[in-house]
Amino acid sequence: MAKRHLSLKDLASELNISISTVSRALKNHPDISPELTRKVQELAAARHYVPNPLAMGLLKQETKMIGVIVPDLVTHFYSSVISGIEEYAKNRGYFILLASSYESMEKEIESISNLLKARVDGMIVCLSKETSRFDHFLQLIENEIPLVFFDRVCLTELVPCVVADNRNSVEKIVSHLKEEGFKRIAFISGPAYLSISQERIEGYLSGLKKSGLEFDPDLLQSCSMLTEEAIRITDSFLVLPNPPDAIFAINDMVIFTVMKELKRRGIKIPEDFGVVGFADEFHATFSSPELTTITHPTWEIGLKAAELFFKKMEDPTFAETVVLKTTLVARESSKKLKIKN
Amino acid sequence: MAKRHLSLKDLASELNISISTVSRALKNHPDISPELTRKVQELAAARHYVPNPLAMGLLKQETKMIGVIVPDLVTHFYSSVISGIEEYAKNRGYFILLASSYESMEKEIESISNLLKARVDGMIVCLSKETSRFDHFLQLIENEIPLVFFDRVCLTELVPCVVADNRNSVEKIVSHLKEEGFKRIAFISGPAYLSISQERIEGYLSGLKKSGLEFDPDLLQSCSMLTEEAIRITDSFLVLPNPPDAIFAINDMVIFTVMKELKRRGIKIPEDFGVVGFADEFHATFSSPELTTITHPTWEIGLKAAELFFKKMEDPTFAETVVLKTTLVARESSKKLKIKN
DNA sequence: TCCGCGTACGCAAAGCATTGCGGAGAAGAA
DNA sequence: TTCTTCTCCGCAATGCTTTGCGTACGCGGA
Repeated sequence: MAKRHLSLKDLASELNISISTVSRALKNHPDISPELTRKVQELAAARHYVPNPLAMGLLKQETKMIGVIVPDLVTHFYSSVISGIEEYAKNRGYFILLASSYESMEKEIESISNLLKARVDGMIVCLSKETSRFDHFLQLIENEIPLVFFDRVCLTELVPCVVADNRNSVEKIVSHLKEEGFKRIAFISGPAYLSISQERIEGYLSGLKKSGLEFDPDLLQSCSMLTEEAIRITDSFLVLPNPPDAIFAINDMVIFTVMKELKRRGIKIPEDFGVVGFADEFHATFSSPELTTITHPTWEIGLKAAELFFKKMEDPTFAETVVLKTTLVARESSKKLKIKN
Repeated sequence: MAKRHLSLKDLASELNISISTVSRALKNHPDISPELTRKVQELAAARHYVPNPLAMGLLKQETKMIGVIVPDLVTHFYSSVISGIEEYAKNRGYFILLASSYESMEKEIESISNLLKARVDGMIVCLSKETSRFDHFLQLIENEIPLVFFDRVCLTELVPCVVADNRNSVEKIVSHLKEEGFKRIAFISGPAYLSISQERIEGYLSGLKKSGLEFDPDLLQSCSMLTEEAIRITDSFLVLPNPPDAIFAINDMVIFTVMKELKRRGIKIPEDFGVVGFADEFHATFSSPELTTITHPTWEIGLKAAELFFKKMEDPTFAETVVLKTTLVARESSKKLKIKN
């Protein structure tokens, strides 16, 4: 119902000159006399003329829109990354078109199709937890549509990626727990085909080795990231003949569920059990006890992903993977030693 | 760098027919013979032809995009509402263009301008906490650009709005705390010009009256929603000659800050102090003690806002305000009586 | 044989901005 | 006076789709 927007034609007819002259005057083309240029620019400013992006898009074959697909919007990690992407994109005059995969590969494919219909210039994606095949992304690559992955990645030879230093993060967790006096460290990982699961498991194994702890397969479990399964796995750890005395998990949802289950069973954190998560500041500091956690530079992941996106636009062969450092913030949930003192 | 997209022209030349014939065949126009229609549709399907939305937009003067402006993305409440909006919009073939005001009126105005440049068909907005003047929205209304507000609203005579039942919510909180045995109930509200602040203060006053508690101005404070101020106000309550024994606050950020400050000072919740928030499920259940809270139907707010948006598109005079019911979920943080038993 | 009508399709304009090229007009030179 | 040249601006095509209107062809009836 909105009124028709102002166009070059309107300005042209108001000044009794041609559309092309208006267009040129607005970009200070030397062919247009200074006086006329001034007059046109003044009128355009007064009327708040803005070029029609649809027309520009049609002409330039670009929409200045970036499709962003995340597993969900409500998880702090993703919304924070999106904020970062948006910030960078905005400064380059680009907009973000948002789509959720709801952790479903089917919806992920559907989202790609939707974004393609909207003619986005490219996409920035975090894989759904179900995504074990990558045909849909290969198709994008074949069509030379710029693509960037973050966090959960794949096809790293072809696609620029932004990831946290997962391996090192987990090593930090293991060595921290070891130093705090925990000896049997359990890890609840995610689906096996996810890059973050694989890297963190590697870090778990190498971390154990470095810390001189031995690996017990019983203490490493994959989790679909559902609440019920997190509870089930936690319980299964507790009934082990030789149960763990510390635990960390792949995301905040899982680790908070674990904490809740431990508390429900009267197990004291950190006295009886050390707990560490991959979580965001907000959650970690408001939990009780405050959660020791690896913090991702979420905002920076978003900025970097956007930056890589624009690089990829300029250079289709670009496919660098940027690894961002994480920080282990030691809080109460892992402070066994301090408590003992 | 993406390849040129497939157009009607491509299909037409491949079949040696005119563009208009292809266009008509695709929409089963009776002028086109059944065989040709079939041939065209088969080719279009094989080539995955999708009409160019830019061309359509140019023609129809619409972009099928809705601008959404929220104070920030990382707050669960907003991201959840956005999810709801996105869901509804997607099913109607619309996309969402996201913009953050970062709680700043200046950025809010800038976002509106940006979205206008992108030629969104309309906007769904939650006011920034700074927004005390509404000229920028009046301008949208003058230009007949469909607009819907949610949560923090204004100009309700002109604009459809979706809000939670704030007054009733607060009455529920007050009566709940009263029943649990708390007698001096403090409230940390938000900036005075925000609709949610006003309505909740009204609910606070009427709730006190209904519960037979008297109003003490010392126990009602406005807060800019910054951590430092939440701490300052909490402290100021505690040094009152006649301090409160319960508290609730306008959002989860504030209430968790309050809880943390209370705990830091060794005050026991809920034994010494009852605490209630306006917060989301996730945070509330993972805090310790678990937080008694008013839960907003966030997803539904988003769905409803989108629904009203489409109504507003059809009927420019439409300006209904929809009030959604909230629920008080009683958890540990307010269970004084249970503890005593 | 010719008219009329229906069938099945093509032309072109509109929506908007950009840009190569052509052209009108003026001023200077011969 | 006439030709050249430069300045300054307009025409038209391009990108893509929709749709009113025009048209070619075929067939039946007179």
